[in-house]
Amino acid sequence: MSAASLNPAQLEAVHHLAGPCLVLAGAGSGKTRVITHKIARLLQHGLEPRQIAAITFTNKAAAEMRERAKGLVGPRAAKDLAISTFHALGVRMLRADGERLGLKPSFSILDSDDVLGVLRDAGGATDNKQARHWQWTISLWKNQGLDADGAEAAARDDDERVAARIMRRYEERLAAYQAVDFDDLIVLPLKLLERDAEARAKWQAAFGHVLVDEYQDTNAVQYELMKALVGTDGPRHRSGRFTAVGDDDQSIYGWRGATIDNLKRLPRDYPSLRVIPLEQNYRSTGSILRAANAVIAHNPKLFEKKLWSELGDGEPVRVIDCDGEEHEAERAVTRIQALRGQQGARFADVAVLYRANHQARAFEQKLRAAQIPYKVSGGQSWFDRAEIKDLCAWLRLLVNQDDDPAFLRAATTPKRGIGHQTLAALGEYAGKWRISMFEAIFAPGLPGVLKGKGLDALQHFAREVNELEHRARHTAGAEDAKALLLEWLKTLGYEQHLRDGEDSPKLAEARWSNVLDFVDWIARRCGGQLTQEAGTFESEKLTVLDVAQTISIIISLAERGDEQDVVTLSTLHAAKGLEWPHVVLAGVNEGLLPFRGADEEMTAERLEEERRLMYVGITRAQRTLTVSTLKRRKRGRETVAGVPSRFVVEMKLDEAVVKEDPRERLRRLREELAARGAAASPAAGR
DNA sequence: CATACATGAATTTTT
DNA sequence: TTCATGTATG
Repeated sequence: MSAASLNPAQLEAVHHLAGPCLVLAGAGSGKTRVITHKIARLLQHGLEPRQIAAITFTNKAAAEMRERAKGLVGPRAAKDLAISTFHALGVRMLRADGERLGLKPSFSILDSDDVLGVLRDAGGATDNKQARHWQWTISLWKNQGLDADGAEAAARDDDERVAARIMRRYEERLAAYQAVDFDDLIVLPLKLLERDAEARAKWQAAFGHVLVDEYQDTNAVQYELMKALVGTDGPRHRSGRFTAVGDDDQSIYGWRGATIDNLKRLPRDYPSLRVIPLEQNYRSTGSILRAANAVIAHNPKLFEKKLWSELGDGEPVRVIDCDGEEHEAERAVTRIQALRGQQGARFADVAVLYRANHQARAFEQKLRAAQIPYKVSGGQSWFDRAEIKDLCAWLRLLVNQDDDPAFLRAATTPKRGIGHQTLAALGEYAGKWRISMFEAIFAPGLPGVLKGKGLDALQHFAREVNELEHRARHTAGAEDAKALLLEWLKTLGYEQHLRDGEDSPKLAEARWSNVLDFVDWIARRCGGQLTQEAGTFESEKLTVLDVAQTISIIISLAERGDEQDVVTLSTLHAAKGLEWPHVVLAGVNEGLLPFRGADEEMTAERLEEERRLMYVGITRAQRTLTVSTLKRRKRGRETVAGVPSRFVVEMKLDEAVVKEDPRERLRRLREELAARGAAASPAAGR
């Protein structure tokens, strides 16, 4: 273990095994290193890998933590570590012991859509909006540990009283179906441990130490579950068996039930708690950290913590004031190009962060126009779905028959008599002659290496592709496009394929409905529409092939986005935990950041969470930070005057860092020149 | 009953 | 600008 590479605070956190431990990990302070080193330390101390539970919020975070641990403790130990999300841990507990709560081991887990259906049914409503509202309310109640009785007591108005009644019926139905929702995956294991001493003893013994990542994001029930797993404080208990790692300044999920009370209560519930702040930041320059500290200083403090860095001041934070969203996007593009030119930055070194998804739109457009590759993080998970990928493979193949990955997917889904052997022979032949697999099908030499059914199936497939390509080329308009696609799906037998592949008919149904949505989406794009791209207007019906082409481009952009050199566009929420050398914080305006809804009042808590969001944004930057504000902001149809966010003021920057748009400067100079010259032309451009 | 048009409203996201 | 919901019409 390279303990020497840990700073004193990190070392203390890693070595403190004698009691409960709260690590206040400031942004960029090496939190993951502490967790993985602590895992290694616990192993050294004699714990088995499976006795170490590390709990995260997302599967991605869990996978990353296991990966990081692997580097330190080796693959064997890493494999057995009980690293999982809260929910996955809940599933494990319920599958093992759910029967003690009257739950069949084969209980089913409802996803958000299922829940909506049950609620619509239970509430006798066809109204999705209403059902969604109930879903939200009920989920928040469950996250606070309330059951239907509790909810009834807690309901403050008629709306909530109705929701509480619906909740009772909802819970009854879930029980009848032997089904649980996502919230139950926390609530029920907690119930199990509270009610069943035997189960409690078993699970407390199962884990020698519990680490909780992103502790500030836990909700009331998750905290109770953690407590039930590690036991209460005191000399007679096996206490101090947990390490909570979090940062109160980065708590940005209050709106979905996370409560900072969990941080306040921790020292009270565990008097022997050791609180260890990690304040040395290894990520950002001094200028960036000063701005971050200055902003967060406006929030009331739970624990004292101030980030510092040895990296030097670096460049000052820039503030740029833009005319509107388009102008903002243009200036971001200029900035990206300048960073590439002057600092040798790669596209992947830059991120544009914003409060709300719709802000990505302008940036996408301008980046495309400037031929800058980008990815929108968290967006369009649609294309990740297996069934959508299947169809996209076909579309890509239509556009480019030499796309071998698309070929492989399309040729084998659904199964059509083209198997391993056939594909291996085809691939080898194609490789030898340096042609695509599709081309190889009709190569004169292929029958020499591949005969019989395999060859027939390939040729049949190729003919199908060609025919579809021909028809796609000549089919335009929404209705014809839809008809063509549906017919093609029928020929493919795709719906049947989904039914065969999925064990639950309900799941197959959902997938098929995704497919139909996708067809509609393509069809809409085929219909005549007015598009403005790079300054040109188009108003014509597109062919299916045209749209397939667009999709291919989107797909390849998205695919390359994973490992290739692309700019990141992301919401502030989705950016938490990530970092980039250069960050642009966009739309830092009153009303947007801090966000204020239509006629909502801004409570102190809300404002503080928005401020933490700003703090998260600032601390994503390693070397340079650009904050942009809007002079004009669109809200609905109207354009309203933009007021720079109070957070910009709170950064306490020098006025010198406010940058003027080079183009603006040029225009101003030109105007000055024109004013001086007698016969100046008033044409000021666009 | 289904489609078409108008009108109004617009966070953040994971399991 | 888009999306969803409501109303009006065929």
